[in-house]
Amino acid sequence: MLDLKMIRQNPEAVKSGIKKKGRDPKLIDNILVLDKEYRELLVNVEELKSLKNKASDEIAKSPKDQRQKLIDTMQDVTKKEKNLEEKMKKVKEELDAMMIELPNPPLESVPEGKNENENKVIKTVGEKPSFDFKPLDHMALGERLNLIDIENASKTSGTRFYYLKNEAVLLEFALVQFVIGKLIKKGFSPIIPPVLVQEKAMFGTGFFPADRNEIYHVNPRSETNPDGDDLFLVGTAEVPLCMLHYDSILANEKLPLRYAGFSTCFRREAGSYGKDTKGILRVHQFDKIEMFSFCDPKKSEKEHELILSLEEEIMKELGFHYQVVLICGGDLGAPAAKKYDIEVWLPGQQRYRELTSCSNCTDFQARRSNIRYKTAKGNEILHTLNGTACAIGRTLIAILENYQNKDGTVTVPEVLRSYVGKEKIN
RNA sequence: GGAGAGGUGGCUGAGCGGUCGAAAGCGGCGGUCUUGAAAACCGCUGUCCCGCUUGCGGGACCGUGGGUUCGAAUCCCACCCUCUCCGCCA
Repeated sequence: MLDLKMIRQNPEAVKSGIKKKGRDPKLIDNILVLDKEYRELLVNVEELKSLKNKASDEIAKSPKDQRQKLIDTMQDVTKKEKNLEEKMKKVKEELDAMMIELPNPPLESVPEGKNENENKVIKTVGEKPSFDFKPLDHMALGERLNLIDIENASKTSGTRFYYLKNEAVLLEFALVQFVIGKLIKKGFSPIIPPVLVQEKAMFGTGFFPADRNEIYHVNPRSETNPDGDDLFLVGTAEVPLCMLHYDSILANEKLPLRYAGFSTCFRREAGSYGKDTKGILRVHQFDKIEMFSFCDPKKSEKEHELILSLEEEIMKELGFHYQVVLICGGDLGAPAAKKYDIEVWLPGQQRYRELTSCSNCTDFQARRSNIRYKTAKGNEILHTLNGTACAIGRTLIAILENYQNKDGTVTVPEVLRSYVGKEKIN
């Protein structure tokens, strides 16, 4: 959500911002018209309310036998006020609906561009590993080493599910230990959040209304099911981590507050029929460790670089060759003002694939979720940032494909060996 | 799943149709006292919105949304949440 006052004061800047995201700048004009209408109605309604408040006082103070006359005249005023108020409410609803659809304008440093093809590679680290044999993809390796079972998962749950087995499970636990341990050392508090959330959590983080299609709705309430739970499965721990400070005011000295949340993530992948159908790259359920930071608005750009650097550190320690991609305006989601992806080279597929992603959401989520911090001037909306510390499924893919040997075995990355308890998977 | 209790300011908690933005206590800020600190005493101390604008005026907020009423923290309805007991289960 954007600040309406800011839109009033600086409509042109907001227009060019949402244009960069590929949205129609006329939206802003429409909003300003409604806003003006709303405020005019508000003044009228409040005048009538003021009148009512005064009259109520008088009625209370006047002797009983004189009350009825005053009450009669006030009945009319109340009727009038209710009518006006209803009109005002409708305008406000329309205005709110438009406001909640507005995306966060990108920062200056975000490149123009319509879609992912115009994202900018800003950094490449390491080199493509060379093999003296034809490297297999992760599915071939996973089946051969009895680590991934998609066939039985499809019997159980349908497409885009998988069983993780044997050393794949050990690798997952190793990654969790390794990454969480590292983040704790960097000052992050480890969290295991709830993954079923209420609708307001989805709105507060900006996933609704934009990405409603992507989210599983659990036991929806309806006429035929009035006792439904009406909960939603999170697609990322970002949602419940943000909710940790929903509707609250944080002490300035406590910022930045940094959390590392481990959770299972659920995604419908509704818009991606036929895309990445092989293997476990794009699945309905996976585990992920997510970083989340609540910070001072003046420091959020620096915080963003810090989160990116932590992601890079993990990539480097795992020995991956990767590139850092700066996402262009048209490819940014609604909440993000700026986003970096890290894409790791997958030898089995002969291409780079996204393993992590970190976003600066500036005040967008914080305003929707009403998260503020104390300043000398009063309470102000703070900034929120999030970043993938480790998407475990995709990291498994990268490990299998990059650490494979000619004989079909996979070497365990050095930093994980003490957790896995072996050097090689065979 | 069954039976209850309850959600009030940063916190504890009173109020249960008008004089209530709301007692009291704690905490916080400022002052007096003190060499300094503590104690004691005195004063101040919520958020949001709108209008004219150094200031002032108005409105809203007692879990959320409706309703009754001239008037609702207080009465009615729905929803959300918390707690206790019993049952069931990891």
